[in-house]
Amino acid sequence: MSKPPDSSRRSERSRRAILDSALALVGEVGYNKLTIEAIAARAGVGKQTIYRWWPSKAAVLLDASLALSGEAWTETGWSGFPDTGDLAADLKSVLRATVDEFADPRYEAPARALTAAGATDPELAARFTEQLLEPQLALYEARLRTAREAGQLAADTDVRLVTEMLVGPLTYRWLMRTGPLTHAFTDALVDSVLGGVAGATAGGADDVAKVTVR
Amino acid sequence: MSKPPDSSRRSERSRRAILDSALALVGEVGYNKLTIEAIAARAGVGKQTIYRWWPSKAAVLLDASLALSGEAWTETGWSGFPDTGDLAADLKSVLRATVDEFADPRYEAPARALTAAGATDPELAARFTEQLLEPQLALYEARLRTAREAGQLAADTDVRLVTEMLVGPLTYRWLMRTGPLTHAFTDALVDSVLGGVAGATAGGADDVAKVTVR
Amino acid sequence: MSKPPDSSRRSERSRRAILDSALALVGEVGYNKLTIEAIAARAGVGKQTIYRWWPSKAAVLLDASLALSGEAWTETGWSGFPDTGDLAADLKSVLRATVDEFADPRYEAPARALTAAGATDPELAARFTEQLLEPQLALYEARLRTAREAGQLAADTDVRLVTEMLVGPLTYRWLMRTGPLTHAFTDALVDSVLGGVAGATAGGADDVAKVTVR
Amino acid sequence: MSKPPDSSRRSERSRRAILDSALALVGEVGYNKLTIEAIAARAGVGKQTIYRWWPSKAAVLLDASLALSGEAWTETGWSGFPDTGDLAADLKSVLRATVDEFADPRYEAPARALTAAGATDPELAARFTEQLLEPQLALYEARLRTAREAGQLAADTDVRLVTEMLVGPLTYRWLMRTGPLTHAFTDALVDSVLGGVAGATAGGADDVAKVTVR
DNA sequence: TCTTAATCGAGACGGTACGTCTCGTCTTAAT
DNA sequence: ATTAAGACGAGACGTACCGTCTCGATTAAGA
Repeated sequence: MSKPPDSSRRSERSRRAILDSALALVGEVGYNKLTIEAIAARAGVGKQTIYRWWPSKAAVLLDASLALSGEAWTETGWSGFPDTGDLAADLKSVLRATVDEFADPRYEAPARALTAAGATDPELAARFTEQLLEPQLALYEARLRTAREAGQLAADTDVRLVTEMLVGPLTYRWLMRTGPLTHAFTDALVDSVLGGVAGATAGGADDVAKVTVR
Repeated sequence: MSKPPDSSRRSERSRRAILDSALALVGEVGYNKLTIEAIAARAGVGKQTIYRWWPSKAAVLLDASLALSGEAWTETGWSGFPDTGDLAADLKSVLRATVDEFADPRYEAPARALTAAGATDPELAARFTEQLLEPQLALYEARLRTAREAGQLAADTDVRLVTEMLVGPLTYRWLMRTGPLTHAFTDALVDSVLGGVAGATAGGADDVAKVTVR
Repeated sequence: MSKPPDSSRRSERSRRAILDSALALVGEVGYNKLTIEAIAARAGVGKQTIYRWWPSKAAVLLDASLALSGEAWTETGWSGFPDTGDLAADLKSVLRATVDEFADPRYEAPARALTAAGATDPELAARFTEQLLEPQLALYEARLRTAREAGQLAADTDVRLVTEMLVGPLTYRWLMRTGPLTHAFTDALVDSVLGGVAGATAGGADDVAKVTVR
Repeated sequence: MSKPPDSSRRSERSRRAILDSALALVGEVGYNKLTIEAIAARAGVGKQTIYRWWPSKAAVLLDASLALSGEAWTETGWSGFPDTGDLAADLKSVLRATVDEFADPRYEAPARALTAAGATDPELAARFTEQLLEPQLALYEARLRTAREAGQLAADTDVRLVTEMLVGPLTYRWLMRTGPLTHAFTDALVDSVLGGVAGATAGGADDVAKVTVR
């Protein structure tokens, strides 16, 4: 019944002002106290202009985060995942950068907000995952696939699983605050993921053992 | 100024009714639409009785979840983490149970709700972590410590790190819905964590290699 | 600053559609829920086309009523106030017609709307009175003046006062719904106005008495 | 479905503040720009407290007017309609007072507002008529009935009709602004109503004539 | 016949107010 | 003296219209 608005007539100025206000406010008052009224007021925009283009404050924040990560991409001049040939080093470097990002309040507030919103709103979570998360995971997977082809990983390695073994513990500790988020933590994580944690007497994994080779 | 209420006069009947209502409602309408008014109405309780004892709806839900997990504990007759001597098997068994729990809507709704609330409310998160999460992580750590002493893990193994390597990817996939939550997934996870994923030509971890034995 | 629009280029089609829509809508939803947006939508017209030519929805309705009364004029072939020589009969005939008009929902809705709007908007009321009311009152006054010259009214009769003595009670009863609007009511009104209501023993008006003369 | 609120717990303080604010605001900004939000804000009251007890701003204003007229009643120490025995004098005195009241902005604004609202809202109009108008009309009718019994009015006089012949023209001129509202106007009105306007040669009313005595 | 300038339908915009919902506090009755 | 009930001040929700402001697309002169 309700027809979609004509996006060709959309005001770019208002769109930017809304995204900027949302980012600023979520940092200032937190996600729970973030209101659409406040976003509209700060952006100098009518509420309807937000409701016309976004279904919820979480959706606004998602777009704002997308814009933010887009900027970060161009700002840092990042071309993609590093590939120096040294898998461990490359992974550590990326995970260290992620730790730094998590520590940057500019990114942390919206990231926590979106994670929280996504936890109880599957529809939003789908867009969040698809548009923000998956593109990043895909970079990991590509790098891991390269490594697998170079024989640095077992031939039957599930790159998605390994990706989540790297990103999962990091995200978990960030989200649950079960420990300090440091470069040392991610370095150890990379080593443990690649080398495994089983001892010499082994037995853990069915047909696998780990030996020190010098 | 505000005197703490006299907990000795607290109505146990009301307390239970509130927790039960909160659990029922969070499953029915979701966390976002869960309101204290609705909890009070369903529990046949005055709003003030909730405000007197809990600071927020998240706190109510946390207590409700604690009660729920307490019941589960006694219901299933669980005595703790299994220790059959086979570390991999024990971990797989526990993680499979966790997967099943995540799939049970009875647990999932409050779990997602608390995770979401905790993401943006550090105070709540602290209680959540301390009272629900840490006790469980401690069980992992204890089992891993036993394994380390038995030489099944490297002597310098950081059991907290390994715990998060197991729980982190599982939680991540559950929360972000980046893939199906299956027993196969957790089984592969355990194997990869214990054995590592580096290939024969190695190089990933500094001084570690993985060889297939037998 | 704002230049007046060029009325020679005005779309007659749109003008009619707007007036018709306004009349139809005021009958359907009432004056309070009548909106310019709805008028524009039903007329298949842009909002600006209304705002360009009218200052308010009340003004639209006034023009619509003027058009309507213009039509009624030509429809019924009325040439003016009847003058059969019998003043009482003429007045009764006109007031009966007015009663019938008040009962016609086609006229009643806009009439009530304009009266309501005029009650609190003097500017609108001025136009309403000048363009709709006064022309009608002038007809009464003319007829009464004729009667006065014929000696049917006291020589010093204030025709405006008498006009309002006829139209006032009728309008009052219509507006306030203090009683049924019937031909009997207006007939009695005419008789009472002409003859007065004082009894034989008089005393009411200073130097006036009323006597039955057969 | 929605249960009515418990009026025994109603805050008298809030009720008065709301009525006072409504009266003040309708005088300051007019009925059309009178908003419930503004009433609530000025009264230092939540909007819901208004919506809980009144269905519309017009209803608030009606209650405010009732309170106002109640005060006026006790303030002026009025005991009712004057009865000096001289009907014309009594009527003139009351109508002059009404003219003065209509000229008092304190009364005029709400009176116009209620009339306007009642014109298009029959439900409100019913309450308006019943609670404000009829009690006043009843006073006229009582006085006229007394006069009729005293022979000052024709024995078959319809006191309701005569009441409306007095109040109708006055209200009409006030509402439509068709002429100045003066004491001279109402004095002439009373004389004309009592004595009639037909001339000596008569003929207006069927079997009635007016003669000047003394 | 072809500009060309205004009106037109359409609808996005910054706003205001609506009437509803829920918050967290405060008051009341009764148990 | 504590509870269930619920009125209260506060303020955000999402919607409806306001009156203004672009947009092309007619459209009707005058060049």
